[in-house]
Amino acid sequence: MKELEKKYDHHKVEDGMYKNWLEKGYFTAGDMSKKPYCVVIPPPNVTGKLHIGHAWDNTLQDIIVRYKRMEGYDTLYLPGMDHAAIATEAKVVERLKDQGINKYELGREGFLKAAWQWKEEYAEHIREQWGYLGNSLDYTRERFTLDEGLNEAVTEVFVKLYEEGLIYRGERIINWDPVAKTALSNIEVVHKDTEGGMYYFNYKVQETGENLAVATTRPETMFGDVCVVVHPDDERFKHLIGKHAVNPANGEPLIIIADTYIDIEFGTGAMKCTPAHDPNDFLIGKKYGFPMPVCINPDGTMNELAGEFNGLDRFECRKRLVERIDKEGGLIKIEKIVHPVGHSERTDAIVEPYLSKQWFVNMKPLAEAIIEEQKKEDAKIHFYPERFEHQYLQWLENIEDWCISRQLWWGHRIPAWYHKETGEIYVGRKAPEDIENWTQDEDVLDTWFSSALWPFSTLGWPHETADLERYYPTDCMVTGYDILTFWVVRMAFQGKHFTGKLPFRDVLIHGLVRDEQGRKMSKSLGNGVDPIEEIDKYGADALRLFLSTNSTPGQDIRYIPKKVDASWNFLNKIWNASRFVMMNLGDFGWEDFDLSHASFVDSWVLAKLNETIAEVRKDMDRYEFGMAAAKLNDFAWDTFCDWYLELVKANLQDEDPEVRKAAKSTLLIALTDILKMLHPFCPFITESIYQALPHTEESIVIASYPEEIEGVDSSEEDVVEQMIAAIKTARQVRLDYDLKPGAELTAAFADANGNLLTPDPKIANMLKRFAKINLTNSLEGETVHRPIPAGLFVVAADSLFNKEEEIAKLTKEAEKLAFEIQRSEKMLGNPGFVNKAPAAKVEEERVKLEKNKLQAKIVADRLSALQ
RNA sequence: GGAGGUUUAGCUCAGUUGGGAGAGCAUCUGCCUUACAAGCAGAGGGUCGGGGGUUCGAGUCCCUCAACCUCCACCA
Repeated sequence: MKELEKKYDHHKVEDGMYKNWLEKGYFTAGDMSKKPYCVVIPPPNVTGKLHIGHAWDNTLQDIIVRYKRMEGYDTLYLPGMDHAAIATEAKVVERLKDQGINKYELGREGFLKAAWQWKEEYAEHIREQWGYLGNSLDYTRERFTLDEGLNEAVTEVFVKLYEEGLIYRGERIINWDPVAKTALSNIEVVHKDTEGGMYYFNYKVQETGENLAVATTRPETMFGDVCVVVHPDDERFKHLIGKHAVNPANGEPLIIIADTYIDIEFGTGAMKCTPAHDPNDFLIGKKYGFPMPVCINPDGTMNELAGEFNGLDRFECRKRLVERIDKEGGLIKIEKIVHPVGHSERTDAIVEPYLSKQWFVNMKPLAEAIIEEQKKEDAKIHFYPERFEHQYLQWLENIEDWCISRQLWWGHRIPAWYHKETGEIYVGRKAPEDIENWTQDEDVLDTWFSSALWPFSTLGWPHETADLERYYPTDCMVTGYDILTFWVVRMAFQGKHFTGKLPFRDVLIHGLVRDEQGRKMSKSLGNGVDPIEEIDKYGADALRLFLSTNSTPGQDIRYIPKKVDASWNFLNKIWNASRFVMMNLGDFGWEDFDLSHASFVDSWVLAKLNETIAEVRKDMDRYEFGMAAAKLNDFAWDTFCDWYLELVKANLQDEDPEVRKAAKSTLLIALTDILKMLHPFCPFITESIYQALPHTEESIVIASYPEEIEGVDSSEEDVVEQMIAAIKTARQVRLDYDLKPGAELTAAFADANGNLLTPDPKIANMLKRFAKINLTNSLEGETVHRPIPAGLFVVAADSLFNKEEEIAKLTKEAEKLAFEIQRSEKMLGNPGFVNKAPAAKVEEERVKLEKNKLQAKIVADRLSALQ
């Protein structure tokens, strides 16, 4: 047996342990004699190092996996990373720029080489961080979204969906990021309230010479206008329909048409229409067969349609165009407005709605299939907390087609080729044979396209591998609410479509880690927290404990260092309790384990332990880790450390070796079970102590989760509660009478009538040794009487006795009891309560009333004796 | 414009099916009691955001108002 260091030092405890676990292969799945349980890690982006949010996410997963492993499952916690197309590409571009290299000059090949190098660097960092956190990952199955197998899966999915008509190429208005020069999906666009202008211009009507006021927020798009639209019922403009208004930007006549899309109340009631730069205008343009001139370049500058502004940035153009029209007398007014403007999630550039040829997934049929699944109790995904199911369904019901092509290089290249002469499209798993006649699509796929396949592509799909057969569908997906739509929804429909099954049974949703003031962590605020720095300060165990216990599913958490301190303190308490246990165990081992002579305090703590085990298991099973840990904390700290470890000291010195043996047995099993229950939360310290204690398994990692201990005698629980009440009373008396905490007292238990009782020898013995109370059945001189649950505790006070003090105390007690009695009587006097409340509740209230009445009588008797 | 969340002790937060308000930290009072002073023993502190309703009974269910937050959404 090893010795524990005098002080809990998280560095010494944690260093090297993870490596040892890996070498032993505890995390490698594949024990076919057990039932499988699988969690796949949400693959972190290789854009950088893990942040505190990952630490939280992973901690929750690891808690689940370690719990299940101890419960006897063949657990697979599958690691992997995501190439994160646009995010990583932006980082690599930035790095190259710092080196004076331009992405386009470097070319595709060279750029990809740089990107892979970036990936290798960060992948190594990330693995290292996983180790620090203690994630029990099976690295033999680690995957990357751009590795060979996953490429195959992506191609397979693309081709199949294309063949099924669920992927198509089309010219539509997409969100264009002029900085990254790529299309974005709707959810990659962040709408921010932005200050802008509503510009009112006069358009001269060619035929009548009158002025028609038109408003816009984006004057630069006027170079792409094709018509002016008014409402057919708008009396103001009826006579203008079919006539022409002159575009003040370029002098072109625009036909005035009527469409009910127009809101008569909004703006001037007349809208300019730019089909190539606005999604609604696009629909109108399409409806009436207008041409769709594009007037902005991919980099956000104006093109030749803008005439004198050709080559100018779109916002500079806006400014100058407005100035020019103003000079020409065409500007009516500029209204300052605050309106939502789309920004690129990654580059923060203002997104330009842009007519462009892109690839799309036809979402409706895919979404409908999983909406149907959600109606089946045995097939549906269970969300924790439940409310996220609504968000999931709501998103699915309002789904729009998904733009999946990106004008980037870092990602899965679209498996589509265009015939150089005929323009024919070929989509296939392999390049066409006469490759010289074809050009492959330059674009790559949205990074979420591959992430959507994660739960099954990582297990070997499209091949029917043993892992896929065994571990799919996975059991629990743990992720933040921020990527519910980005990711969870997409995994669900792809999983259902390609494997026939939803990819996970449960989805556990957590929130965001915020800073101490409740602000979101961000680079610009510089308030991010590096998990590795925190692990250095507090240890991974304390960090994990903090993250898992100070939170509720679905809710955000604030990172408060003081609270991590509190978690550390708890671990330190466990550490010291363990040292105490080990000191007293000596060479006692499991072969000596024997509870047959368990004392009443042994039985009491074991009964409490059993309750804790049952409750903790229940909470673990429904992912209520905060509650589970709170109950563990209560039992370990309050019941076990503060009471049992003190009470057991007497038994550990008992003359009877059987009593000592039972005490040691109790210490050993209670501490071992506490460690086991704590292990999923804080794997390092629990392993460290487990190894130092007598233990049955090679490692706590593979030890079995505690079961309730059989044959525990819980008949004397009341006796212990009575004794504890007496000890607390004695402490109070010492305080009241200004005695030293260790001052000896003589005291007796009494019945409700004040008759002193003959002391139970075992309690007398315990009170003497533990609390310096000499229990007797005859007291002389002045005495202090204090009520305890089943009667009275009488303490000899002699010369110290203070009658006024006692009267004051008892009077206060009497008032309290009177209030309680009144409350109970009122309830029991209410026929509604007695008739309608459950019988057990009524009975409970009656018992309470009787108890309080008895106490009140005791107090009253004593008071009248004193007065 | 839709959808959701939050509001409980000075602070940060728990509170599982409705049945006498909890924890940690902070504050105050005693203790270096031989596992732990990062500890031990005690104490004080809350009209559970406001209002209404259902119920014998509401922090918990329903309605409403307020403040803050998040997600979704094409109003020129």
